[in-house]
Formats: sequence, C-alpha cells, structure tokens
Amino acid sequence: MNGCKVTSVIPSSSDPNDPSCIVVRPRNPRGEGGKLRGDILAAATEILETTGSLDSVTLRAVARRVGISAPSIYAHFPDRETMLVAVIDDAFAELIDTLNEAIAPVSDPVERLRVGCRAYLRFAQQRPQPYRVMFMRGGGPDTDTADLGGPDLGAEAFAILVDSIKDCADSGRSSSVDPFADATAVWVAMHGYSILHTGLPGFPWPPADDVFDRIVLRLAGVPADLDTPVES
Amino acid sequence: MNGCKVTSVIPSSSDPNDPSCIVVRPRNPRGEGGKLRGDILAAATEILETTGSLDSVTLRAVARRVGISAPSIYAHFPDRETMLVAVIDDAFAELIDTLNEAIAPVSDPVERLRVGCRAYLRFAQQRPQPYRVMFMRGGGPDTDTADLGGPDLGAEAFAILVDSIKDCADSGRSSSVDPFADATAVWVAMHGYSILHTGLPGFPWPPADDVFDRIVLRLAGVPADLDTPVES
DNA sequence: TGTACATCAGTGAACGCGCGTTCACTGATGTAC
DNA sequence: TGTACATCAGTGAACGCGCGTTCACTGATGTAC
Repeated sequence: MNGCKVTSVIPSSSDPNDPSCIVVRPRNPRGEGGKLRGDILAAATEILETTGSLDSVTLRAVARRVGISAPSIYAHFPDRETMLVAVIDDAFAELIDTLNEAIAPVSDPVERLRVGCRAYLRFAQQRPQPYRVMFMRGGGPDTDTADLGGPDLGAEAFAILVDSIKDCADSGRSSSVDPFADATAVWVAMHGYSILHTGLPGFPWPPADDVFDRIVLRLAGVPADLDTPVES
Repeated sequence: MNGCKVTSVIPSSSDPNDPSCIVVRPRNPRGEGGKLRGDILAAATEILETTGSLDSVTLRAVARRVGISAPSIYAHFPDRETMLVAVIDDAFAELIDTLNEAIAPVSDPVERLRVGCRAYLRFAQQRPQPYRVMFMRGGGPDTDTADLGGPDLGAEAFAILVDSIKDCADSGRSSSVDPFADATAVWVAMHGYSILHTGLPGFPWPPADDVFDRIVLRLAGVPADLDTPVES
C-alpha cells in the first residue's frame, strides 16, 4: 500500500534523496522541450525550500525530483552555477512583483510604506530559504556562490522603499531628511528580523505587524500621531 | 624559490585544498596530545573565515591545514558535527568576552550601551563568517547544521543588551517602557546591518558608528539630547 | 643500570557514497519529396 | 500516399573527485622491575 507508482507524473516522495520512488515523466512533445526549464527551476526552488541549503540543490537531486536524468539539465543550463543563479533571479522577480502589487492600490504615503513593508516581511516569512539566499551570496571570498543573483533586482526593491519614505517626508508625515539613509535603516531592521526569525525560531519574536509599528515607523521618522491617514 | 619546506610547522600554503605543500608537524610530547584539539579548532575557524562556508570545513581540509592525517581528528572529536559545534561555541564565547570587556570599565548607562553595541558591530565586521554562522544554523528543516551551537550563549549576549537598555530607562535617559522588546529591535537592526554588510559589500553602507547613532539610539528610545553623559 | 613492556600520539590504506560533467546513443515524431 | 530522413527530447554508462569514517598498524617515549 505504501509502494510507489512508477507512472506518476508528480514525485510521490517528498525526500529528494529517496531513490526508491522512481518518477516517470512523460517526454514533452516536439517544440515544447522548453517546458522542462520551468520544471527544473521549480524543482530546484522546492529543494532549496525543503532543505534550506543551496548546497543541497545538486543537479542530481533536481533531476530526481523532476523525473529526468541529470544530463538532461544541460540542455537548458550550461552548468549548475547558472541554474542556481536562475533560481535566485526568479525569487527576486517574485519579490518585486509582490511589492508592486501590494503598494499599487494604495495612495496614502504612510499606508504605502506600511503595506510595502508588510509585504516584504510576509515574503521573507513565507519563503524563508529563497529569501535567505537572495541576500546572502555565501559571503565568502572564494565561495562558489559569492556572486550569485541579481544585485540590480535587489536595487530595484530597495528603490521602492526609498521612494516610499521620500513620499512620506514630502507630504510632511515623516521627519526624514535623508530618505536613503533612513531606508537603509528600515531595510537593515526588516532583514535582521526576517533572517533571525528563520534562523532562531525558538526566540520569542514579536509578530511582523509589531515590527512595523515598533521599528519601521521609528526608523522612517514617522511619529505615532501621523501614522494613520487623516479621515475626512 | 617557491617550493615548500616540508619541515615547516606553520602551513605555508594558504589554500587548504592545495596538496602540493605538505606540512610536517612535530608530534606532541607525551601528555600533551590535547594540544592538538586547540590546533584543530583554530584551523577549522581559519577555514571558515577564508572560505565563508561551513561546508568547506571538512575533516580532510582541517587535517591538511593542521598537518595531520584526517583520522587523527577522531581522537578529539567523535565526528565532524561535534567539531563544528565546538567552533561555533568558541566564537560565541569570544563574542561574550568581547562584550563584557568593552562595557566593564564604563558606568554611564548610555555610554555602556554605546560601547557594547559598537563592540558587537565590530566583532561582526572583523569576523564576519563566524558571526554569520553563529546566528544562522542552516535554518532549514533537515539541514545538518540545523541545531549547531549554543542558544544559551546567544541568550547570554542578548541579556547584556536588555540590561543595558533597562539601565538607560531606569536612569531616565531612555523612554523605553519595554526593554526586552526594544532590545529585540536593536539586536535585529544590528544583525541586519552586520549580515547585509557581509553579504552585499557593494552597497553604500554607512559606517558602524553612524549605525549606532541613527538606528540604535532611536530604537532604544534615547533622544538626541540625552545621548551623552552630563559633564560635571 | 639495563630491559621488557605499556601507553601515547598519531598514520595509511581502504570502504562506499554522491557529486558535476562528458560522451555516445536512442527512439519517437514531424517533414520533404 | 508512402517513405527516407532530420530533428528533438531526452537516456545510461562512465570519468575522476573529495568526502566521512573504519581499521589495523607504528614508532617514540616513559615506567616498572
């Protein structure tokens, strides 16, 4: 009853290292070989999320999860490094989409800051491992992963935050005289919260909404009496 | 001229994977076999600092660096995992010593907070890779390194920060009504700064001292006019 | 004083493993004539 | 309409590598008699 159907298209074992469950994936029809690229990236992301380690995202583990042989990946990525870069770039793109979707319908500057920051914190909390890897490329001088991912995409996300604080200052709701520096402070605090929350889940962390009220507003120079839009 | 003396006690190659430089280490005299334990931990820490990755701290790499054979490590650590835990515990103990030494000679509460936070930021900046690993145990559900290191030691360091902010509040220099929550905010910000500084060195980071003035004092509830001791 | 012996601080070869990557190949499917 | 062929989407075996760990061992050194 616990056996593995070899006709399943979806991997039936959640352990990417479990070789007992062989997945047979129907080959893509002609002209649709490119679909495999998406499947590979999805599988790589899932392995990252499951194991929490980029080192676990090996070509063989990805291939097992997709249900193909490892060399098939070379039809879509020249090497493992490029595949990992694509995973991280995807995550960055998703973060930026999330942020833009969150702030798009909001016009009040402080409210925009609030929904933007909350969307950021939520992304980090819901996808902690991709988030972790996005902003920490190994960090070592000679690590393979030292320059993975797109700094440009990170800069785009940061620019959204700077603009948000600038709008607050321009409308008189924030006392910030240096939106870039204050955005840096806000980012640093949100990142620290997100990363430590993931790394030390046993600590009595305040909920993300408290983080916004206690930390972000103070660092963005928004006093408590100006943190809600004026009803009129 | 570029050859490797095989009589050197100190590894002459800085590349832990370079097998061309064989180090001959004189065997410890009787009764001093325990010295090797310290050498192993020092080598492991150096590899971590050089490569920026705990995965690079392999038994073989450590053995190469010390100038012993890999199985010799088993006389001092039952397995690789235990060795890595010892590396992290050592780093924690060093951080706590650094903090205590920094604040010991200072009595003014805000000054204590200042020197303590600066010592923390300096430790993170000078030893970025051990710092990174200390507070981020893999983070994944099934990572080997998921529960490395001493949470007790981390709690001790955090308690120093809470006490510091409490002293500021008790003496009327801080408006904090919840030193634990505010210490959390300060820690989160300092961690975010330290980690991002390491992971994204290309960003125009403010110097650590500005971080204290702009971020820590604000989050600790110390207003600008109370941030220096009263001269008398 | 000499010698047998126990102990200590290690070594060297070997094991099975998973990895990235290369290479020659296969077999279904669409297309040109 | 039939068939030869090109193309596509992969496969399977093999390579050399570094790894953690086990095992039987070695050779210097201190100690008991």
